[in-house]
This record gives sequence, structure tokens and C-alpha cells, in this order.
Amino acid sequence: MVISSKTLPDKTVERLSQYRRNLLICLAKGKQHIFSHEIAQLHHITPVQVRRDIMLIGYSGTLRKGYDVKELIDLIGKILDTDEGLRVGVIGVGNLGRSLIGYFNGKRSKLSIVAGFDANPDKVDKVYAGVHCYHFDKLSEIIARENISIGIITVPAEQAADVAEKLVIAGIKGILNFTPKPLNVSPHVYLQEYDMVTSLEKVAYFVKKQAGI
Amino acid sequence: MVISSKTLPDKTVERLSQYRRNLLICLAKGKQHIFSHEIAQLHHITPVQVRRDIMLIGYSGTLRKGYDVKELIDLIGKILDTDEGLRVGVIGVGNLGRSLIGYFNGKRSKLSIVAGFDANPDKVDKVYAGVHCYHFDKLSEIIARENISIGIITVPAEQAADVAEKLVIAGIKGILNFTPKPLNVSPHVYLQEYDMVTSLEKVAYFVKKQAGI
DNA sequence: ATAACATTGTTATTTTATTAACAAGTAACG
DNA sequence: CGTTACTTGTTAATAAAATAACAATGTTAT
Ligand SMILES: NC(=O)c1ccc[n+]([C@@H]2O[C@H](COP(=O)([O-])OP(=O)(O)OC[C@H]3O[C@@H](n4cnc5c(N)ncnc54)[C@H](O)[C@@H]3O)[C@@H](O)[C@H]2O)c1
Ligand SMILES: NC(=O)c1ccc[n+]([C@@H]2O[C@H](COP(=O)([O-])OP(=O)(O)OC[C@H]3O[C@@H](n4cnc5c(N)ncnc54)[C@H](O)[C@@H]3O)[C@@H](O)[C@H]2O)c1
Repeated sequence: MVISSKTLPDKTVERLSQYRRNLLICLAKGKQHIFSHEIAQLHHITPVQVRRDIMLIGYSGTLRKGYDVKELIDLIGKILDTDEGLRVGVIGVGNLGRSLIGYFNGKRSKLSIVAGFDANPDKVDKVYAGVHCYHFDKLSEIIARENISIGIITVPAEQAADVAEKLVIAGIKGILNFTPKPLNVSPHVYLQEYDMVTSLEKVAYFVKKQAGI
Repeated sequence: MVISSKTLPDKTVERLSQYRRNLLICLAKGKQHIFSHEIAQLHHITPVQVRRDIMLIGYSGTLRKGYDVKELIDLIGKILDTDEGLRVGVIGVGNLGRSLIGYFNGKRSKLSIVAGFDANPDKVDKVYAGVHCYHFDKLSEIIARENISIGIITVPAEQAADVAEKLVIAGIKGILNFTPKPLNVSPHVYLQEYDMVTSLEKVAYFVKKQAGI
């Protein structure tokens, strides 16, 4: 099987995830086929882009019928998911952490939040939306035992660097950092950061531009 | 004043926001000058990129001394902020909405969350982290009265389209959508969407690739 | 049947973003 | 003072992403 042997462009991976999300909704609605321009419209992009992405993963639709929704979902799954799925831990079970756990819980079958970690004794050994919260001291132990490969960091910014370091030592493979603190991790660990303030400032900038202020 | 008359590239705007965040921290620590390679390291990018971004906003550092932290912060402010600031409303004061309000509150002087909206009577007229929650029915009225130009959508996905439509009617200028529901808004409204699941799936994909699974 | 049309798949082109290259110039040091 | 070393600013080159162009071909209408 040659499919997906080469690494896909960053942006394509993002869009595939988004396509799948909506394809699942289409499928639930009983829609069996979908055209590139329909997918495109949902995502505010061009049909060409959609076809190109789909080409890159080696799938073919049927002429004048479009893509088979179920087949496409399955193939995107083959690309994005691993067979046994990946296991995720959330470090910092505060407002954002709990909110993420609650949101995520039961969404994706192949990607599951299996543990929370917190330094506050009040939170330890509590269960949030079905996820057990462990003491931060047990990070390494639990990561190994539960076979966790991805960590989501939602501790206060001052703690983020320390948490990241311990995650790396514990053998984590990927980190999603929601704190505004920039992290330095070994290059073998895939790191992604998101800051909501940056998103909002970007919106503000373009609003300002549009208004000609 | 010619500065910033042309629209900056998307990515540059994002980075400027990030630079500022860390420059503020540097300033607080008493650091007065900073080199391009120092900024670069914080953000996992190259010094050239930093210099290029700074060039684009028309700022000049001093040779062998780097950039004046305070001046650079001020200039980025001139680019990203408006004089009187922009006012933001959060629609959906649930787990995520409250978490964002709490996080944002008192962070940025020029961008402030001034109102929450919710359809649940239990939440209406409560105050969350200093932000008054109004009934969703009052959306238009309050947006006009409070001069709100940006809306953050954190309602359940099924409600998102309706909320977006009403925001546009109410004259909002920019939307930050945290629901997984793709929205259609008038092209005059700047729309940005973020889905945490996509971020996580992207991390998972690259973890998978690295592992050679 | 045949023409007109719609839609895919793919290559070519354009645009945008990043990186490299290097001239210019200043601080620090002798 | 003169030299060395470093850092900026900018142009040029490269890479990545998006768009356009269009051939191929199945479908529908006549
Ligand atoms: N709340 C948001 O919407 C939001 C948005 C963007 C970014 N952030 C960032 O996310 C982070 C968390 O935000 P929050 O609002 O959830 O804060 P919070 O204070 O509610 O939660 C932080 C949690 O981390 C725990 N903690 C502290 N030190 C720890 C450690 N060393 N190990 C493990 N757990 C530890 C605390 O006990 C607490 O439960 C912050 O850095 C914030 O900047 C939050
Ligand atoms: N929680 C997260 O971390 C997270 C992460 C990513 C995305 N999201 C998305 O954000 C949205 C909200 O998530 P949540 O966890 O906060 O859910 P939630 O149920 O806690 O909050 C939703 C809130 O919206 C209110 N609401 C419902 N209909 C409304 C309407 N028409 N107008 C105004 N308010 C209305 C509800 O009363 C509730 O308070 C969901 O779409 C979810 O998919 C959440």
C-alpha cells in the first residue's frame, strides 16, 4: 500500500481534519455523495483546493457523482488516525482544561483524553467528565502506564516550561500548548501552540483595516 | 504618516501579536533592547523572518544594539490596535465562554470583553469575571449600545449559524468562531474559526508520521 | 445518437511566505 | 584611530500554497 507514505503538507492535514468533521455530519444526514464544490463552500475555499487535497491522499471520486462520503471518511481516517488510536493527557485541570475535557470527551474514537494532571490536591483523584485526575508528581508513571503520547498543556503560564520539560522526559511525542508561554522542546517532539489572544488580535486588525481606521 | 497604510500579510499580523506578548514580558523584566535572534528563538523562527516583519512595519533598530523594546511595543500597538480600542462580546457563556472571559479579563487594554450573552435564564444578569451576561434577545440592542464590533461564538454548534446571522444583522464587524460549525457570513465581516480538535488531529498526524506508523 | 454539459484529476501558473545572501554601518577592543 | 566582529535592512532566490487551465469522460437532454 503506497497511500500516505509521503508526508502531506501542513495545510492539507488541517483541511482533511475539517473535511472529515463535516463529512461525518453529511453521512449522519444520509448524504451518500458530495461534490468538490459542496465541500469547498462549507470551508470557504475553492473546489480546486478540495480536489487537490483529495488527489494528494490518492482518492478518486466518480465523475458527475462526486465523492463517496463514507469512503472518503474512511480514507481520511487511514491517513490521520493510527489503528489503535493515540492517547492524550491534559496537564492543568483548571477552567480551560476542564472545558476541553468536557468538550472532547466521547467525540473522536481514535483520539481520547485518558488522564488529567494537576498540582492542586483538591483536584487529585477527582473525575472530570469521565477522566481521572492524577497528581502532577505521577506524570511519568501514568504516561508510561497509560501509554499516553500527546500532552495538552493548560497550566498557568509560569508553570508551562516546567511541565513541558517533564512531558518530554516522560517520553511524550506531541504537545499542544494553550498557554501564552513559548516552549522549547526537543526537536523530536511535535509542538503546536495556540493563543486565543493572537486570534482575537488578528480579527481586530482586519476589522480595523476594513473600517479604514 | 505612511506607516501601516498597506495591509500586512496574515502571518505577519499573527507574529506581531506574538512578538508583542513576549516583548511586554521582556520590558517587565527590565530588558531595554532585544536582538532579532532573541525574538526569533522565542518563537521558533529565523532571525531573518523577525527582521523582515519589523521592516514591514517600518521600524528600525540600532545596529549592534538591536531593537528598543518599548518603541517596538508601541509601534506594534499602533499597527494592531485602534486608538479607542475595540469592544468584544461573547455569545454563549458556558464552559468555554466563561473560561475565555476569565482568561481575557484585564489582559489587553485595547481589546476588552464588555458583554456576555446567553439564552439560559439562569445565566442572564449574572456577572462572570466582571462581565455582565445579557439575554440573547438583547443582542442587537446591547451591541449597538455598547459599541461592540467583535463577537466570539461559544454556543453549542447547532446554534452557531443562527447566532452568526444575528450578529451580522446587529452590525458586528468581526467574528471569532470556536464552534465546529462552519459559518456563512457577509464578506464584509471578518471571520476566523478555530477548532481544537483539528489542532489535536494535526499533532496526532505528525506524531504518527514520526513514529512511522 | 449526438450535442451540450458537468465534474473530476492533473499539470502549469501565479501568488504568498520563507530563507539566503550580502552590503552597510556601528560598537567594542586594542 | 583602525580593525574586528556583529547585527541590521534589504534585495534576491527558493519553497510552499493556492489558483487557473484544461483534457478526459460520464450524464443528461434533445
Ligand atoms: N481559560 C482560557 O480560556 C484560556 C485561553 C487561552 C489560554 N489560557 C491559558 O491556559 C492556562 C490555564 O488557564 P485556566 O483559565 O484554565 O487557569 P486555571 O488557573 O483555572 O487552571 C490552571 C490549573 O493548573 C493547575 N496547576 C498549576 N500548576 C500546575 C502544575 N505544575 N502541574 C499541574 N497542574 C498545575 C492549577 O491547579 C489549576 O487547576 C493559562 O496559562 C492561560 O493563560 C486559558
Ligand atoms: N469546551 C471547549 O473546550 C470547547 C473547545 C472547542 C470548541 N468548543 C465549542 O464551543 C461551544 C461551547 O462549548 P461549551 O463547552 O462552552 O458548551 P456549554 O454547553 O457549556 O455552553 C454553551 C452555552 O451556550 C448557551 N446557549 C445555547 N444556545 C444559545 C443561544 N442561542 N444564544 C446564546 N447562548 C446560547 C447555553 O445556555 C450555554 O451556556 C460548543 O459548540 C463546542 O463545540 C468547546
